[in-house]
Amino acid sequence: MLLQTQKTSLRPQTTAHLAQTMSLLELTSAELSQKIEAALASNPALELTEERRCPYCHRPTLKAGPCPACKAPLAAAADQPIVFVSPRRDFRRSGGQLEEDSDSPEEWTAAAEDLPTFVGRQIAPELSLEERALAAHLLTSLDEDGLLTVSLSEVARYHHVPLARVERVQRLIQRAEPLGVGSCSPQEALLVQLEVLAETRTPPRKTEQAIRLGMDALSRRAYGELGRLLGVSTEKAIQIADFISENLNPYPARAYWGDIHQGAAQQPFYPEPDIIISRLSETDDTPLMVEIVSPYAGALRVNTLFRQALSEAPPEKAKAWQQDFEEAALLVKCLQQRDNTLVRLMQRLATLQRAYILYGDAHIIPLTRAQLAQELEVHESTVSRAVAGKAVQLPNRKIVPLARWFDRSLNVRTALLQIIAEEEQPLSDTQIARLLARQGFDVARRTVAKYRSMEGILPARLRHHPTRPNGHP
DNA sequence: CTATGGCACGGATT
DNA sequence: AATCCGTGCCATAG
Repeated sequence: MLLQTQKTSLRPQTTAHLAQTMSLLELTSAELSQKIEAALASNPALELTEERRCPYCHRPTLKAGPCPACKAPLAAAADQPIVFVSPRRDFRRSGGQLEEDSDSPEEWTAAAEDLPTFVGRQIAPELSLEERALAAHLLTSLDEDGLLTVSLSEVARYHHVPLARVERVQRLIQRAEPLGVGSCSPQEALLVQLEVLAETRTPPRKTEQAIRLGMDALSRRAYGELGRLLGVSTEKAIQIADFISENLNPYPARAYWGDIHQGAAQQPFYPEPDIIISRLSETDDTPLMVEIVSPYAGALRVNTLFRQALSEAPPEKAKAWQQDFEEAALLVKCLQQRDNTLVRLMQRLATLQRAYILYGDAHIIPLTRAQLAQELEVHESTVSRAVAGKAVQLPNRKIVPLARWFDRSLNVRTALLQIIAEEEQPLSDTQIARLLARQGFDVARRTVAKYRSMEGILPARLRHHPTRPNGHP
């Protein structure tokens, strides 16, 4: 029982198998989608089936995901996340030019609709015939962020209608889900969202001005500058910025705006989640549902007719066909294994980081890839590959890199933000370090300084507290 | 003398 | 093997 460790991983028969599984593992669902489509196009041995099956009982089902029969008992075990693979296709739009594809067959799920259709359906009832044309024009001119690529006046001119009519339509679009789509700029999108949000909640004072005047400072996370611009303290500015990044999204079509803190370097956004997590109920003990997006999962298979034809292949083709067949079989098998690995990974991860998933950054558990690899009995490079480049959508609709789940310092940094946000007067790094230690975060003073600058927070001395007296205009 | 930022070392990650 | 990250040490600014 000593050296039995080198066994299971050898299951794959060929090195090709192993290699391909590995390379598939690190692909995001969007990339995978492309790869599969390419394979489908070039390899006649592959085919798609129409039938969908429940990932648990394998009985045919109409929708992606566990069938109702499986879901209920699963949901009973609140401590175990429900993890499954879903073929949900991405939103990827090509250039988004006109011609609404009228040939779109059945959708896999509602989410497989493309953005223009999705929005169009929401607003259609409120549109006159003429307005529909305008709406169609606008909706087909969205970029992948959900922002317009044409100007309103351009559209107005094209259709020979007054600008005001186009504006009316745009307004309808903007107020549809996702809130703010069809805006001309991130700024406008934010304003629309703020407006709608204000109907039910009260945003911090000056939030609107912050968006109107401080977009630049905001995106650079120059909170001091933002504060000056608005005539408020840096803390107040941070508060506003936090509110904005917590609740608004400058790129409506992307579920969320990268990240709250984490210097300006946090440039890339994660438009298409590879993994989608949702909660089954609003209660604290809700089971989590983890959906691993794997394009064509369950639908891709080796064409059975092709297999039969293999034996009757004309001699000159036999070799090529045989090769196609083997390639196809390999691909299908590797995909299965990839999905399987991801399921196991997410199962464990969702359990470990449940608090983080439900309650946010402050509750993340520092976790290393190596640790997880050991628990799952896979090589750590496997975990690394699986995690790299993937995006997860959390129940609150935010999209974060899966790698974030392994951030060793995130919880400390959020605690640090918290402290600074609540400080009565500027605290020095040493003092902050002490406070953190009191909360169980044992970090060096030097490290506090690093985190602070990482979050774009000025040193204590420059962090003026405006001494409240002279309120605000 | 105190608070910070720069540089570099050692361990963890990739 | 190459990189990244938390820290300690030290110089500098106030």
